[in-house]
Amino acid sequence: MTSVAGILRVAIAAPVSTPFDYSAPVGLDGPTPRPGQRVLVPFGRGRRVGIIIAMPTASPVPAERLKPVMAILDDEPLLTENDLGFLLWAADYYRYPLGEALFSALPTRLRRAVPTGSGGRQGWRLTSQGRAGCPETLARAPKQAQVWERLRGGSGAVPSSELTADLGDCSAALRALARRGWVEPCRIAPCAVAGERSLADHGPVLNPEQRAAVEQVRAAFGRFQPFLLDGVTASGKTEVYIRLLDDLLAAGGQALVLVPEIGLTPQLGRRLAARLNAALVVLHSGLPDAEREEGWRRAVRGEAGVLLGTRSAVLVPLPRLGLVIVDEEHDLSFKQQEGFRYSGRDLAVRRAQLAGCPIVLGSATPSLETLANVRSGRYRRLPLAQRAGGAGSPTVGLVDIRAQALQAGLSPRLLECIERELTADNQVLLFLNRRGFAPLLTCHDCGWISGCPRCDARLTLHRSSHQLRCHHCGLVRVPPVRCPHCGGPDLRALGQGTERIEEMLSRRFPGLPVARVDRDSTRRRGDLTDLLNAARRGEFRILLGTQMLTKGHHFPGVTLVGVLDADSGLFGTDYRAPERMAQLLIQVMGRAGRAERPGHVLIQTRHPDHPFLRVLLRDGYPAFAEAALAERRTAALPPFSHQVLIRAEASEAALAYDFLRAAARAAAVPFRDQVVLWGPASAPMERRAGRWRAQLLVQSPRRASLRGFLDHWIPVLKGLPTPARVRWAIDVDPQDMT
DNA sequence: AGCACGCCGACT
DNA sequence: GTCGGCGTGCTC
Repeated sequence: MTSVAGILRVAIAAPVSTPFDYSAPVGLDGPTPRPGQRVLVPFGRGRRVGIIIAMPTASPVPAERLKPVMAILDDEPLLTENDLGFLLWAADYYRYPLGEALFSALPTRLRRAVPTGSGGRQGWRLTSQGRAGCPETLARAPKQAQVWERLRGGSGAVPSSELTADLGDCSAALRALARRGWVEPCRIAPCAVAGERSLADHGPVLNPEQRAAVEQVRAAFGRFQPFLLDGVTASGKTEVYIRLLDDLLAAGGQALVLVPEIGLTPQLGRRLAARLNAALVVLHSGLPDAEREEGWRRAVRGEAGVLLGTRSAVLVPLPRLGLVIVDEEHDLSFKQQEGFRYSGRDLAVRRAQLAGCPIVLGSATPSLETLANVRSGRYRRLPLAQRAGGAGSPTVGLVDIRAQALQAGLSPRLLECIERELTADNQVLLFLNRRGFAPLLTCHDCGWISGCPRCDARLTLHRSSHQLRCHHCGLVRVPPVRCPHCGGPDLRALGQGTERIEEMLSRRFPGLPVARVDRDSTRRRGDLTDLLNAARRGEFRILLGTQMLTKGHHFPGVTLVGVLDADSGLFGTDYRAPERMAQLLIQVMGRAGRAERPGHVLIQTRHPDHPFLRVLLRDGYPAFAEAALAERRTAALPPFSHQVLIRAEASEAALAYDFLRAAARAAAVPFRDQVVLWGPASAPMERRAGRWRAQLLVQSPRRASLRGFLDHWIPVLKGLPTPARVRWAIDVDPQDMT
């Protein structure tokens, strides 16, 4: 241990799990170093951006080996001590490199060594030399001339984002003009953003359950308390959120609202903006970088009253956080599936705890984890059992499609019902969780199947784009005209995808407007919103789509919901498959009969007697969940135990296995009675994108035991002689075993 | 992650 | 005899 004045402990943007110590620059003028500021530091023979996480008085590294930081990049800390505490906790919990976890909370530009001033937006203005400059000298530099004109036309400084929006990328031109001394970068002070409450819109009158829910959460303002807003579809959860947000904003707090998918932000955003007297900021990965950065700044400076976003928004610093809302909390999209594998929902709970504020988890189909927390008394349940607006629950029928003459997967009974609803001028929603035309192509002569050469999967036929595509590795091929194996001419597309259903419907009901909603039909930004709006206006008679269509969208004119294939979820390898299937079915069923017209749901299955389906449809989701929880308890599965998955992949299967076997052997004896190791076993999809994948599951009834074990085990794993080309990663609380 | 250092095959 | 393959280890 050495003692030196001015040690900076820095988390570096590199895949290392420990911070590095540097000495503070002495005699260098500039901002005083403080935790939360970014620094530029020498690292190896290069340089790195890092974030000061602490200023210790002593370092384990000898003073003479401490290098001085090269620059302090921010005048003011970007992250407060609280933000740092939260993010460092998250990095530790999910065993992810410190610096990378911290930088994932910052806009991408700030991951590079660009300095920032103390606030405001980055902009450019003319120097006195530039104002006096004559355009003739720019005759041969049209882009520079454009930029110069734009800056001269504006009053004072122009934000970079505006320049880019008007003129495209002008960074090169700006650099050239700066060299001439005509322009200089500057900061532009933010202008206050006013609330946009449309009228004196106070919304509908709350029913007693909604009022009770609002009251309970409001009573918890200012302290940590998780709530489960357990509301059947159409029970008015959003209205409860709005009242709570309104109250919190009136008290001067900031709120964080998380939704599982980008597609849900426009709709909820519009509703919140219309009703709340505060600036709303929307953040998700679908926005351009500049826009994200601007939103991030408004959130961090406290200008945003409400931050609405997808899981990554949980990492954004909010100085006056007073309420967290996680809508559709059961949704698996909250778990990041690569890199920093955090759960947005679980981190939201931790954040609320650190901020000392209530958190509301909303769902019609709560996750078993959350239900277990309700039972243990950690979370408080706020039931909303009544459908708002007096809509009745839909009637549900199972259609046994064994030995039925199907038309593109639709049974006669379903077709009949569709026809009846169409005649009555109603809308129909059909759900099939498979995009493309057909999930495989096969040769009728020799039995060849369109397998992916890089994955254990079939190539899906996309007929409109004339492609065979692998949905797992992205491989694209032109469909063969003759069998690649035997040369036979009789290639057949087997099975149903949304494209094929669409084609069948257009043949069966010529001229009928059908909206297909899947990842292929909503490629571009705004496509989904446009389609959904048109659907809501009644421009389509049939809505056909994948999961996309089921998540939180309202279609008041839909009176019939058809589930084309309920069986795919019944026999999954994952123990969570039934839970997911149940949530999906309940969610899709909730799309029917939301307005004054009663709804019907028809579910096609080849297993009408399957116990899961029967319990779910006869007794409802709560009964299903209770049975599922009982089974989990018996089997000692989550939420009654805790898991960590080590995933390994390599160009050869044996390499991944060897690594995991060595990893299992390296688990020290003292932990053997606290944790159980399962495997190594091959991943459910063993080959993916040309790599062989295996995994090792670690399980313990006690979270603390598991953490203690990992503290010991992970350093050992890192020291293991890793066979060539083996990539491995740790997944804490894995949600998906694929 | 970079980028070194460090031991085994085809070339002036 | 060297140039260079990428395997292993370090960076305050």
